[in-house]
Amino acid sequence: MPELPEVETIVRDLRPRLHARRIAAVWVGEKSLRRPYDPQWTPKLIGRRIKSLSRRGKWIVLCLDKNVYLVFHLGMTGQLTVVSRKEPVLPHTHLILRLKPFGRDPAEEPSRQLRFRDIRRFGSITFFADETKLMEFFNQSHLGPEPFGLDSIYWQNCLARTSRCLKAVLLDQRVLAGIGNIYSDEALFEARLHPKRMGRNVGSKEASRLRRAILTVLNRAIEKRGSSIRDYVSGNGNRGEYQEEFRVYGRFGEPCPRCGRPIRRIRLAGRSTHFCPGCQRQT
DNA sequence: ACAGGATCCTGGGGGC
DNA sequence: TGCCCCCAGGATCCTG
Repeated sequence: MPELPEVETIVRDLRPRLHARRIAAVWVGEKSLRRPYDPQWTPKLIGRRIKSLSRRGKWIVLCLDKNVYLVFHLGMTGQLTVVSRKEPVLPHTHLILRLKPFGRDPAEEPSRQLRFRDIRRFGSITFFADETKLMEFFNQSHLGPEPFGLDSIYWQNCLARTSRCLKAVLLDQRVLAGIGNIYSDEALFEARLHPKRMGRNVGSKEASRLRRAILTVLNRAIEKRGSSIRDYVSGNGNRGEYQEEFRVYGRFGEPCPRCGRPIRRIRLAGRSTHFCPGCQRQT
């Protein structure tokens, strides 16, 4: 489900709601996620103060005091929200952290909870006992660089040395972290490149066009608070709006907004792939 | 090295 | 109403 813009939106929404909070209690659901929750994590979480919330690719990193971390991946249907404890707990909720204010003004506001919900359970929650372990985790999964600030030489080399098609390269988190099926299609359309084009056949001008297209699409999607097709909600529990701006994704058969030819859908890199046969030539 | 398929899950939609 | 099939924003493992 959520790709970089959705995860970024969630993190931005949740930050102020997690500010000056401490974890007072932990509730864990019965069903296991992609990685099972180890009950030994619970005592290490209780009492911890929330220091920061950040994003790395599609991963959400909750940094706590005593240098411990809780890392979330939302898979396809994951939702991470902070709500009043009075909100009904929806089905498929797998983790609830009860949060307590600390410092002066322990105001009267109802106590909040950080909730992780995931219908399909492709998501995960992982605890790290220190920063080194967290770094090891990202290194072992060979998580690539962030798209923002992507080095153009690195990007050119990634394309130049692969025979894979552009669609597969964009989806590969080891090359670039954060892009998924929606934004790969939208970026390729923006760059006017056919998803089947082989990396090494892409010239340096085209490579830099694609790099800029990725940034354009991601920035615009973040401005629109992500795309909600079905399950995605932001940290406020609200839907995004970028789905209104898709130019190819999910629009097969509809006229291309640039040239009017019908958008096509094919299967590529195991995923449904949308493109305009007029604007994105294979050559 | 890479493509393609299957797998982990639940739920929605379409066809009959 | 029910059943069956296909589809879905991700990641990972296996085969050829």
